[in-house]
Amino acid sequence: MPDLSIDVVAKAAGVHRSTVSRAFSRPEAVKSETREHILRVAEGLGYTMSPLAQALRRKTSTIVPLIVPDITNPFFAELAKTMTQAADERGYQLMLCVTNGDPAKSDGYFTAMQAMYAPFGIVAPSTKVDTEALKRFAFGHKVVVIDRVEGDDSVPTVTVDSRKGIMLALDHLHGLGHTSIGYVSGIAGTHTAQDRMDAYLELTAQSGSTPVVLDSGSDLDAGTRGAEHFLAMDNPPTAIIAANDMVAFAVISALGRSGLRVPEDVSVIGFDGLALGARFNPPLTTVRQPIADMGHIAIELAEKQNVDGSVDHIVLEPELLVRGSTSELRK
Amino acid sequence: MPDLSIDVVAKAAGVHRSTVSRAFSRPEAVKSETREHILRVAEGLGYTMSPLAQALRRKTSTIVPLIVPDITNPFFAELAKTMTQAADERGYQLMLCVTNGDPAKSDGYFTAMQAMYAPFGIVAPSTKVDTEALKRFAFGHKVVVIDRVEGDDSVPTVTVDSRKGIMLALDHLHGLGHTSIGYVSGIAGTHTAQDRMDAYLELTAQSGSTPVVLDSGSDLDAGTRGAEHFLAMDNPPTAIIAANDMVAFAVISALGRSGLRVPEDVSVIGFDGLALGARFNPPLTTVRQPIADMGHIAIELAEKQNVDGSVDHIVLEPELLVRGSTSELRK
DNA sequence: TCGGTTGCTGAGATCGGTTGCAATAACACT
DNA sequence: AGTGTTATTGCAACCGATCTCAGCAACCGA
Repeated sequence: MPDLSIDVVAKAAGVHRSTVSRAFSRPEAVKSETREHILRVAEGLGYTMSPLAQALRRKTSTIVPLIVPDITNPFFAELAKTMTQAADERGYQLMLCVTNGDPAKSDGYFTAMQAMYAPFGIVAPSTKVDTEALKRFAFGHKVVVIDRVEGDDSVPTVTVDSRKGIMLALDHLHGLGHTSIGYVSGIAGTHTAQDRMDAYLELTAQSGSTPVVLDSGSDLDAGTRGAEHFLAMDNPPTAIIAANDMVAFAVISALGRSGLRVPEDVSVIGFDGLALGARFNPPLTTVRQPIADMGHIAIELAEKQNVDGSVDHIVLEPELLVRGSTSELRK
Repeated sequence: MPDLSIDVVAKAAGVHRSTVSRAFSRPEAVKSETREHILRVAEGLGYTMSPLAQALRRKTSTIVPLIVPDITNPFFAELAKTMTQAADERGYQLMLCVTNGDPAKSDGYFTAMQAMYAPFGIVAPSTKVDTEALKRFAFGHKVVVIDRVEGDDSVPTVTVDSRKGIMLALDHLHGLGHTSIGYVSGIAGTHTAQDRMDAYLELTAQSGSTPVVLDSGSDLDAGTRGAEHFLAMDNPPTAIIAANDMVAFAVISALGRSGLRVPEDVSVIGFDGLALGARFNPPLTTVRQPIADMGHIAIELAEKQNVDGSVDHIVLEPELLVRGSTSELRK
């Protein structure tokens, strides 16, 4: 394969390199006959432009990093899936970066991406993001965060309304006759996680019941510990809200190992709306986040910021997804 | 941030650009004092080399595509996780490419990666890979496949011993007293999927029982259909082998919805060893694939092929992981 | 017919490195 | 001292595009 560069196409088409360049990158600047001729020749040669060379010269590439703590967590996997697609549709290539919760890695990715002239990046954090730290990196000025951030409006964000989501869960459970409802926090140490918990605390108090936080940890074992706590109680709640689906899975699994059945003995509701939940045993009732929308919106916000400089904060609406892990209270 | 190029470092260090280049890329070619001086100056300026410019000139980059059909499938997610790490350790950056099972997309990724001068790529296919098609792309000569390939030894592969895995599952179930054991195929249309099924058929016949294939589909609903088939049988098997963990989840979920309990009423064993399985209800007994090893080995094979031209076919050993979804047969 | 646009295309510098080759210095040996 | 290495470093072309500037032709109105 004789290396195909812009010059060989130019020669083959009998024009100058710069004309070929324009034919591809700025079509309106070339007489249409010329352009079509060039494109035809290029096509015939099987030529495509080198994204590397373009990026080097233009100082901006089409590769967009998505930084997630753990791709093994289905929430991030679903996010990654929709984002690859959203990116693709707009001509970007998504580069998946997995930090395993290590902020140092995340910094490393930032500088690497900056060196690659990434036009912007998306971060799905596992901790409350420090916008100051973010902005110490030049690249930090061009990221959108999939979480709420505190005190600083200069970073675009996408989130779903945590309070609304918890309210949905609570209302659903109340409707089924449950009045004593426990809560298990979980996994991420994000603002979103905090918000969900706060909403639970506040809304429960408002309805006159006393909140029962079964576990407030933020690691993978929160579900298991929450279940243990539940089992050790004299007067346990009749329903449990899990901060996210993964935790709900763990709770149900741990409960099951101790002989308790869901939803017969306890109702459990999750938060996320993972596709996986539909194949759980029992299928998980949950509050759905519009993950696909989040992905698309994240990219839009990033692009918008890049052109306008505008910084938006989008809050999406969650939605109740009733499946099989909750049922009417029975005495 | 005044653009940091090799020239500003050179000026600051009082040497020529090429010396700076060597100090970084070919340390032994520079007097050690000079090198240390340059490195110190660079460090002080916060300079790092542009991977883009390097790739352009060297005609080889450090970005490695991992092509998977669906990142939402935890098997591929775990693979992606270990591979990002394995890649990282060797100085590559993994670029995740999701095809959604569309071979055309996969072709597109190939040419894109070739344009990016990727040194090689890893493919985890969702269908039997056609090595001929693979090699129509120049890039096809530099890919390692995470599946068996047929009739063509020119492509490095990593797989686990399917027959051994099925044997492990069968032996485990036999040991628990089960003699009538069904099988649900699932999801991927790969050689591996085929091999597992063939092994089941063959080994079952060998042990004198008659195979019961509950579903042989290769889509996400195989588990559900398999369970339906099971429920409709007059004399259903007492245990089920699922071709992979995701299918096992679906089977158990569907069985559960019909009031059947696992493992009390039916034993179910999966194949994959996903971390998720430990948090299923019940925790899933399964045949573990050494996914982490697969990731590392895939990268090693690719590198090896790149230098030697050598093509290896590595077959890894599976391992039985007994958790809670199988139990002694009771009448 | 002539100056002024306007539309296209070519020249050539540039992006940030790499690398073969030449030049110089330093050292060894006869 | 003369000559043949060998170790370092500088020079300049090159990778594959982009983009500013300039040149040229066609077209416009007076």
